[in-house]
Amino acid sequence: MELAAAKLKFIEAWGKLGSEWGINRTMAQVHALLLISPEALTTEEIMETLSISRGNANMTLRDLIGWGLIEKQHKAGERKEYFFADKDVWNIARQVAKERKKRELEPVLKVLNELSSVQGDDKDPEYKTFKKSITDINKLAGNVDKTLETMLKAEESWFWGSVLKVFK
Amino acid sequence: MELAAAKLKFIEAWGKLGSEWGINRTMAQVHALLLISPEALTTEEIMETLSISRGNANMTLRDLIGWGLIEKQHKAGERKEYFFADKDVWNIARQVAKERKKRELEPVLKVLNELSSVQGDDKDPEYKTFKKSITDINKLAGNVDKTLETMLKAEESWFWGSVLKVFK
DNA sequence: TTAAAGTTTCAAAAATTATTGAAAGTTTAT
DNA sequence: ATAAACTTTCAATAATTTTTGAAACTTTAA
Repeated sequence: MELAAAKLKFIEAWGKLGSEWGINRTMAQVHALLLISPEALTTEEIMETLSISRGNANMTLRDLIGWGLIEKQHKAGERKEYFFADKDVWNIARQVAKERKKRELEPVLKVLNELSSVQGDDKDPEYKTFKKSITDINKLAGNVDKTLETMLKAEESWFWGSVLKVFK
Repeated sequence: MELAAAKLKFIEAWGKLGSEWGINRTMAQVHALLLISPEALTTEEIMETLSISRGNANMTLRDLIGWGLIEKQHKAGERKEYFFADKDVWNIARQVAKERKKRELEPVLKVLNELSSVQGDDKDPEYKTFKKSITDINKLAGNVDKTLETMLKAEESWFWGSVLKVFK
């Protein structure tokens, strides 16, 4: 396969994966494009390569900055803004984990904790079933949360070394 | 908080979490409803409780069965079908991990492997950057895959015991 | 067989989400 | 102060996803 074709295929695959995981396709594609670009790119270049509008490009780039996945760069003597992606895949994974934990996991944990304190009659099957499911989900979510917390602080080699060693 | 209100809140929260993670809101809500129901429910009861149409309920229930999260039950002497959710949260997590691994992770791993074999000139920064990103993502995805694989086979207590022990 | 009870299907409609593009805004240089 | 270069905003539109509901289908019992 040609490099040019391979790049397109990667952008497409990354976009598809993103859209399956609640990240808008265009955002994932822009990220993919920047991930495989040795140089920072301008909005124009991104619009052109992915055939998207200026407005879309601008919003998407802003979101990616918000996720901590790319940064603006300026070149001496130029007005244009350039965008450059962090290429460290472990940083990317941590960044995504951090944001999704904050935006999605934590709000749910908060609700689950509230629901955990609902009182009722242990003889009532409705209450018993509710209570047990909430408690179990809460425990699992707590473990996920702790593991992500560790991941956020860890070096990649240490993290996978530790996790995979256990599973031999 | 009243049990009835708490149930609604749980259904809503579970639906929101689902929709943020690429699972249709109604499907997550039906799952939530069955998770906190001690008894199996009929299509009618589900339609009624969640205010959804028969067609939607039917399709959603079929999908949930496809995900291995609920099962049909029949009561002696009745024509109606009842639906019952597996209440074991670790089973649920494994089942979801299994399906998403198969449907989403594996196809991407396949593409990444193809892309890994693209040849090029190591002096070409375009090629070098592409190669490095693909290789790194491939390694990370491989580790995730291995960990999920272990999770699928493991008992909950063993799995979290092992993972969390490392992180003390 | 027939009809009642129940389930499934799927084209059309509704709801949601993403994208466009042009106008408004900003910054810089002269 | 003006204009050129560039960025941001957002109402309107397009695309996608979800839901509806009625017709078709299936199963069971009389």
